[in-house]
Amino acid sequence: MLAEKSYHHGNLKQALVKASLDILHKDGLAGLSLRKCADAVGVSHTAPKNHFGNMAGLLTALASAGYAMLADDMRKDWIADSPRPDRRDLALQGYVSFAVDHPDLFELMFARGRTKSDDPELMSNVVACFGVLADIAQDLPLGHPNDDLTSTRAQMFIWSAVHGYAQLCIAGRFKKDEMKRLTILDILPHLKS
Amino acid sequence: MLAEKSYHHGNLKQALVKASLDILHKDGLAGLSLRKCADAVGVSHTAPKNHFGNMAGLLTALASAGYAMLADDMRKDWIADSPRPDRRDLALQGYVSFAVDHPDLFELMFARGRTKSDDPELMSNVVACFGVLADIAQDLPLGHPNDDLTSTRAQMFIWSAVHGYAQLCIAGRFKKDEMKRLTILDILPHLKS
DNA sequence: AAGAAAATATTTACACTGGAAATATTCTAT
DNA sequence: ATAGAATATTTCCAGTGTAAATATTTTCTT
Repeated sequence: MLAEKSYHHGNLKQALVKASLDILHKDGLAGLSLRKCADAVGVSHTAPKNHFGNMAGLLTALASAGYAMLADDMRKDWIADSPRPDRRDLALQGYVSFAVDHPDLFELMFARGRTKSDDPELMSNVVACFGVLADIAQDLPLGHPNDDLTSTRAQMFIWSAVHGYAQLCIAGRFKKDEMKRLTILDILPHLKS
Repeated sequence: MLAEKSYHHGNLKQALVKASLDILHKDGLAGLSLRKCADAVGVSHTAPKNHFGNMAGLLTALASAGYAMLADDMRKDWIADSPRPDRRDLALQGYVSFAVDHPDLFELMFARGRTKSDDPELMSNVVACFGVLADIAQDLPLGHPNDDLTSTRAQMFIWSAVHGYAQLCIAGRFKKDEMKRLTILDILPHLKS
């Protein structure tokens, strides 16, 4: 048997992550506790310590999984060799859809002080997620000076715009009817290449 | 004496808000508790209940104060009759500065499920804050179709961009050197009117 | 195969938290 | 002055994260 799959419970770590994501989805971050999570899986309330160390460790694993899901959602409807403008639109819509579908997880992923920001797996997933955005930020005609910061500038712009839009949506800061009428694609400046 | 200013403690409500903001600044949202807050002011741990009802009530008051501070920070360096482009730059920088200076408060202001989103005072301050952004969003040449949603579109765009930039900054998602080199003004598409 | 060592899980205990309920104190109004 | 409202305290409870000691199972070494 593989080391990770056959101890007392049998892959408790993965089961705890799954249960936590469910609780997070149902009851929000305030409703998530190590004890509820352990209960849901059927182990003692200190069992998670072996796999995550503490609460921050569990939340780090959740955030890490979230970034992987977000990256997937952005590429969800991509088809092979689709032109970059199409990929860009799909990725932006995927980013917003993820936030709307998993608002509490999304909030956790960008929260301060709740996760271990130096966790290698988390950092790796963050970088991979940003890679998708860096890709779709290429060739944006933003009217910037053409210097060695051009690509960085485009990446920061596109991430800022879509992230702000998503967060303001789920925070309830936009009116509902305006949110429906004006998607992320509608509010971005129309970019003609 | 005014009803609000002379009971047992003497304006306990305001003192609790002030103490809470201090704790929030020092120890973050996780470090803030009703009991610590009450301790700091020198009252019993259930005294805050009379003024805020519960924890959500206190956090609502903090968020409300935060929006007022944010609106002030955006207009901080405005001078009378300064042209709109100048006001726009100052307001955007003020928005980001507020987030950087009060990251935990900023996070609370846009958090889900922590505040009472139907609180009249909070809503009022949110609307007032958004009013500043609506002002600076006027006359932005974004290349959008000129329809009856033009101004709404510009407002949503400018708020999304600056909010996303601010949040990604304090969440540590931008590299530090790039953050210094490329401010919110640098990453926005260059808008020539 | 046998024992040592490591990994995993439980039990117990503790300090801290938000909140409910009953009580006490102070202010306000009549 | 006294009634009633507002404010504050005391006491209590369920729930939380986490540390420490212990128990169980798996894996490694020989």
